[in-house]
Amino acid sequence: MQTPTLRDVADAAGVHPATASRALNPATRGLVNAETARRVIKIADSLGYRPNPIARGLKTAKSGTIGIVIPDLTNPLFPPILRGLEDVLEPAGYTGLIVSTDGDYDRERTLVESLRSRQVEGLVVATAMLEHPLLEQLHSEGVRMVMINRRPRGLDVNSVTPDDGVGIELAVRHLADLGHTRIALLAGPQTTSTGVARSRAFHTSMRDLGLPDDPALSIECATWTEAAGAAGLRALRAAGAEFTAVVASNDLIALGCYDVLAECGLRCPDDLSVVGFNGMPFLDKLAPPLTTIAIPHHQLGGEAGRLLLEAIAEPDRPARSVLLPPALVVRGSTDSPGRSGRPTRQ
Amino acid sequence: MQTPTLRDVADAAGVHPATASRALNPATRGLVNAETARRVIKIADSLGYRPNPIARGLKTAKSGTIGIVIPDLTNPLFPPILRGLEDVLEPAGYTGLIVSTDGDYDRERTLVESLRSRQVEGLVVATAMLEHPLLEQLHSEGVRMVMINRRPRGLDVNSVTPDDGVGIELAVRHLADLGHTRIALLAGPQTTSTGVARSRAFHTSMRDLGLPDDPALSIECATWTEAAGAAGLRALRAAGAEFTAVVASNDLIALGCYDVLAECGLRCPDDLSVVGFNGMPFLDKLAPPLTTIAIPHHQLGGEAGRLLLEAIAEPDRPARSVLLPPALVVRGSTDSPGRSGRPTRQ
DNA sequence: CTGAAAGCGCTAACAG
DNA sequence: CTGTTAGCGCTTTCAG
Repeated sequence: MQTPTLRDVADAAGVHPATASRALNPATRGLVNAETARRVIKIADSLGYRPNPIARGLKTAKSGTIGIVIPDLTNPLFPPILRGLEDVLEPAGYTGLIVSTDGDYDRERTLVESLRSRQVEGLVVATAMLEHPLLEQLHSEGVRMVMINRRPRGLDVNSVTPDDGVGIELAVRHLADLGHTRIALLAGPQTTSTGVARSRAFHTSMRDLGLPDDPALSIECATWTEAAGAAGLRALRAAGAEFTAVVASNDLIALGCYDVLAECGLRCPDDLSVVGFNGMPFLDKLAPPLTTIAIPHHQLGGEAGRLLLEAIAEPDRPARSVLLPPALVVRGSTDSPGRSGRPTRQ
Repeated sequence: MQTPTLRDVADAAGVHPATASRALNPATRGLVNAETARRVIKIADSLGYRPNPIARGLKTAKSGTIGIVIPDLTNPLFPPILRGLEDVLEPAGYTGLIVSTDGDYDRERTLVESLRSRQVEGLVVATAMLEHPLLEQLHSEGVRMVMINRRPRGLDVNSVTPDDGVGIELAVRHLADLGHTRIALLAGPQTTSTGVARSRAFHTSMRDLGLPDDPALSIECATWTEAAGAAGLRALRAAGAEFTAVVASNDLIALGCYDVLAECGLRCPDDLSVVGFNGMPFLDKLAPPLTTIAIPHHQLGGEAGRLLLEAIAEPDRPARSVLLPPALVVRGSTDSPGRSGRPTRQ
């Protein structure tokens, strides 16, 4: 016999399927004679009955699934977030459908369509794109969602993001405390909300601390990658900028700096201090271990999950933005400037 | 109006839902007047109709989903495998449901149950456990599946695994070529099939190359983690073993060695050469960059996907095992022995 | 408290 | 070629 159905249980218990259904569902169990309920339940699990959520979903219009849209699963940023999400979704009886968009807008459209056709009850979206017609459309169509890593401007949408402002300030202040004054910024792409937020925070922090906020000391990296980080630092140096420390908008960009330093025969932190952002795994194994601003990824995923579940349960609840506090993790890539005598100079 | 149903399309086109269904499904489109079909299709997408795979699944007993069971998503080994899988599943119209078991057997049972109740059509399983009643049970119940990273002994089950034998031999030969003769093994847990296979391959390779296969030169790590790797190397040193190189059964265990070396004031590769296994990301950024045996993760996922799709399409096809060729990636953690004069010694 | 009946959206015989 | 009928497994009125 194949996996038993509700009918089989009902037959075996000598009751109507409807009664069996009520007995088996904790929420409706009260509607049924305690004795009958007990019997049905016993029979159900002696038969190894497992309810079929698909059939249930067809009736109730609840699939028990939520769509998770991320740029790329192999970006080490995401797995811990996904675990955090999973840890709240699973106990609530939800399963996540994860898709990787590779940052491709059309692919994202297609994948979101496919998720919606699979009747997901909500979406967790991790695009950083500033401009995003798709999101606005989804929002206007009443799709429940929460954004992570991006706070949508104008849009009344749930979000959970690291507090970029305090994160960057932590980084800048740390460098200032070490005695750095000429601090450069390798900004992330300004087409992304995090890129913009971190850049803005950098300039604000510099001014707040009375440090020179020289435009020549910051440059935009085209992508959030090592290659772009390397290119950025090279360009800064080629332009003749002088600085003893650099704040990278994320860890991968910081790693790109390591490549450039190696290729120029410079040393970190002696010749240049570097601070990353995110707190990826294995940063402590690098040479030198990277000082970074750590984000509570797992918690971020968890908050996103909770927000989404609430949005599903209470559709009228207004959207909320939760900001997670980042932490400065000091490691070997930052030190007082000029330890080996001379500042970085072209 | 909510998302339109097949009925809406049929009504708008003035045909019966069944006809609309046939027209919309490429496989049955031939059964319908080309003209009618065209009209239905046009109406369908003018209405923005998207078929509901859940309803379809209920009827056809095909959910279009695959369960993917891994120990831990945050293990950097898995994301590329999952991408490889996704890249073959998605075009085939399948979606993966990913669960992390944390290596916990009970949790695994529960999660697999939950996947099965969600009517997955097949399972991709990445447990390395040697003993695994659950797998045998699933197999005997006729669940379509493919194992990754583990070749089940006895069980007639599809699998795709790296060729541990040639991988380890590559590692040992590389060290031998550099002039090492006393090579230690930090074995993985012998409760896992990969742990056993790699250990066996190590001993065989040593003997084949005429090197001393001294039992004192190998030790089993309790888990595949940095901590266990560190503990293993410490134990080996504490026991007074002499060796100039170590083969770690995976990259994390190798990273554990770095910690011990740092804590003892020893240097890699000068005092000890280290080679890892897997080819995790960011290994090239470590200090020193880790020499490792790289596995084609993405391809591994892809093969697993293909095998599973075939197993679903042709249930009677006999199971197959595909072995993927690993590659030696030489980096800074290996060099000739005794570069700085003295071998590692307690 | 329990049974009967209907239907979620779709597809698969079976007629016509 | 197309319409009718029935039903996937479950829940939910509505009666009783």
